[in-house]
Amino acid sequence: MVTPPAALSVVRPRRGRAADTRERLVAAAAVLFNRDGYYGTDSNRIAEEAGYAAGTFYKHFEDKRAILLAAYETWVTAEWRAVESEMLVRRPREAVAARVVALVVRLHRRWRGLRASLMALLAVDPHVRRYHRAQRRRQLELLARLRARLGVRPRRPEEDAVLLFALERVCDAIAQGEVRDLGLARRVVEQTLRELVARAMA
Amino acid sequence: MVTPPAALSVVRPRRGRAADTRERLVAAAAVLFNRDGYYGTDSNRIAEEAGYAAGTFYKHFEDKRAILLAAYETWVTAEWRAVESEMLVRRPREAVAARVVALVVRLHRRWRGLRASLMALLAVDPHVRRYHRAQRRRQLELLARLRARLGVRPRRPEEDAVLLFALERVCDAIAQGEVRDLGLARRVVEQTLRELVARAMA
Amino acid sequence: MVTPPAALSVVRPRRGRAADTRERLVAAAAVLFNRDGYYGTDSNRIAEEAGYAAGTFYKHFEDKRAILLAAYETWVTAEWRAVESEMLVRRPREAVAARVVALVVRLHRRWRGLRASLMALLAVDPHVRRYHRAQRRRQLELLARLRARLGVRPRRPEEDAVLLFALERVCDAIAQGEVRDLGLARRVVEQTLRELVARAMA
Amino acid sequence: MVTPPAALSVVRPRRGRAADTRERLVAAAAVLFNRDGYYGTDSNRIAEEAGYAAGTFYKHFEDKRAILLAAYETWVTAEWRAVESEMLVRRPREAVAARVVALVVRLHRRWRGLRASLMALLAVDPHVRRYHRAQRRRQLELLARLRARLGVRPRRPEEDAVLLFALERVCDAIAQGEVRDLGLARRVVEQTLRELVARAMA
DNA sequence: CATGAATGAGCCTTCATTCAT
DNA sequence: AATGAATGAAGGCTCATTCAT
Repeated sequence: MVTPPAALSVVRPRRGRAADTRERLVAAAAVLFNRDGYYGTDSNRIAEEAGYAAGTFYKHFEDKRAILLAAYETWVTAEWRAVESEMLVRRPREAVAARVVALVVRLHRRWRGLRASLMALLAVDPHVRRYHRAQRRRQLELLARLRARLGVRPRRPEEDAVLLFALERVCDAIAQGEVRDLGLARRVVEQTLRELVARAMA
Repeated sequence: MVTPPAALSVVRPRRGRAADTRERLVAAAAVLFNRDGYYGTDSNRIAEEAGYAAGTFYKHFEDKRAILLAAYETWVTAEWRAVESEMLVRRPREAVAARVVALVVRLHRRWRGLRASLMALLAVDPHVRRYHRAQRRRQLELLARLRARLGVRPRRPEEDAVLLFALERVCDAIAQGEVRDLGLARRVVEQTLRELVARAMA
Repeated sequence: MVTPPAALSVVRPRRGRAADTRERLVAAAAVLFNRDGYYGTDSNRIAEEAGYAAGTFYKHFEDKRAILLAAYETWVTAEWRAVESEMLVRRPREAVAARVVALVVRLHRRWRGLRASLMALLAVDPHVRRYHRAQRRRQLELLARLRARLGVRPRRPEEDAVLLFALERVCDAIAQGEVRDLGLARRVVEQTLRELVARAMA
Repeated sequence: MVTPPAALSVVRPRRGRAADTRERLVAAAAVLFNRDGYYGTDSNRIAEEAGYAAGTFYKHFEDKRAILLAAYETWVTAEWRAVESEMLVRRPREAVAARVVALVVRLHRRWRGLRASLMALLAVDPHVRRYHRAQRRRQLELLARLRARLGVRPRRPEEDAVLLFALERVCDAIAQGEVRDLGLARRVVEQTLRELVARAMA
């Protein structure tokens, strides 16, 4: 709704590079999905928010679902790049675990609505499901690779998966205010998480 | 479109007790939400499936969201009644944990779509959020009560909450086929869960 | 476009019988398709013209195509009922042929746009094609029955079909002004038609 | 979406002669209209299929309708050139009639979708109508000229027109599978046509 | 001559909800 | 208590066309 001052408004070359346009659309979509949810966002609005006309959207994405996946991909990639670099820092296990937990919580808070949008489709759309599985598999592989590089003894992938699920879910609970609404101490919850993560790095 | 022969069709008194009608609507809604998701189900269809006309729906529920909550409430209540009775059985901790995990997995599988429907709204609808928080609080209280009755030393509620979140999330992963799609051994995943639960009962 | 005076306007019971509504929609659709063509008519407009809201349309017809077929069916049925009754009148062959030609020309003129709409879809939509073939088959059967009743010697169906095609096409040419635009004498063209028809009745 | 390897793709000079570009566009349009119909074909697609960018289309044609007319003109011209040369062959009337009918049926089959596209616009677009009338007039003139050259006694133009209409319509019926779908013997239908044509040459 | 990104009006369709009966 | 015809706002998507490069 906030229209930027006309003079400075979305500087968009009438004829830009397709990749830039796509990027702007994805950025706008991420913000809107995050704020209003998948079903609360419409494709015309995304285009408008990015500074384009309705039709432009469909020159760059097959449909609304496709841009959700694109936005989600951007965020997953960013999250795991960040996690990776945190874990490779040379510090005591506990310190690393603490930083990783803090990082993941922060990102889940920032993008809780986007994550929720993805999950709303997940249950209902096979295409989204396939896409999501692929992401998850990559995460598990990354985790295994990280452990190898850190010289930690290998674990069964099932244990890693359970860790990922738990971490993710608890971070969502914090991000969505569930922890707060239940009158729980976020500090304690995060402490529990840190222990889970540290244990996995031993 | 195909109207079944009147004689065999859903037996429904033209004017029944309000409570019965409500119940039939909730049952139909649970099935449809579970199969097609919240946004894939329309209120007219729910009425039809229950054997009523479109208008009847709104005589019994304020809106579509309300019947989702009603359907969800039914399932949560059933699940926790079952969990409670499992946990009160006099058996070794490990056996109880195993049965509880099996039970929860089974119920999550059966109603995965309904759970997913609820979660899709959760992120977007404050009313649903409030409702859901209340359910969760009741669960935590029940857990504390159960532990007291079993003579287990008390824990911090934060730890219980993390347990609940993890249990729930992993059960969803099994229920939605995520575990299978990742090529993980469900048996191992459940084993990990059983250990988590057993530890919480010590 | 012509809005009838509000007081007398489309008398439509807020809650009418479904069949009446359907009929009104079909009537409006026939007029609009006839005037603006299939692709020049939109479903919201049809509903509006019939005195209903946009959504009502889709309670009565699966899609826009369906109402075209319904409108067409109405007209085909009317045309052939009229042809039938003309042909059963006891008169000299030539007189009957003359009246039939006049009748068909008149109806084709009145509904040229509707016919053209149907034909535009015919080439492109297999569903419409199937529907149209069925109509045509019925016409051929009717023709054979009529000839039997009139005591005329039977003909090969191929000859009847060619007659039908020719009759139809020439009537379209008159109806769409092609004959006039080519500077041809409509009277002479119709005379040629009458001879074709009369010959088929001998 | 699949871009063919550059080397094998439509060989097209980045800057060719305008006439060549136009010709390529028309050829592509003819194929697409023929296959998908006028309303099923979009102008961007035509350009793409011809190996050009969307904008190029509008450098060569005022609008979409214009290229339909161009494509149609190409086909009409080809058809009548062929008919003309068939009719000037020195053979018995019956043999000529047979060859002409075979020829016209073949061309109508090949281009049935293009013809149908033209006809879909005919009813709705005055410009197309004017254009089409002009073509038709030329046909009638050609027919009269042919008869003169063959030394056949003149006929009223109305009779020729009726012949043309009938011939055209029956050929369309064969081309569009109507004859087959009605269970009629194409051979018999064509025989009937041949007689019509032969009679006109007497 | 050619490009191709961008436009934007507009269409078909859906669906939660109402209300006269 | 139940009906079911009707509503109407809204949203996903298309496509003929333009124009800066």
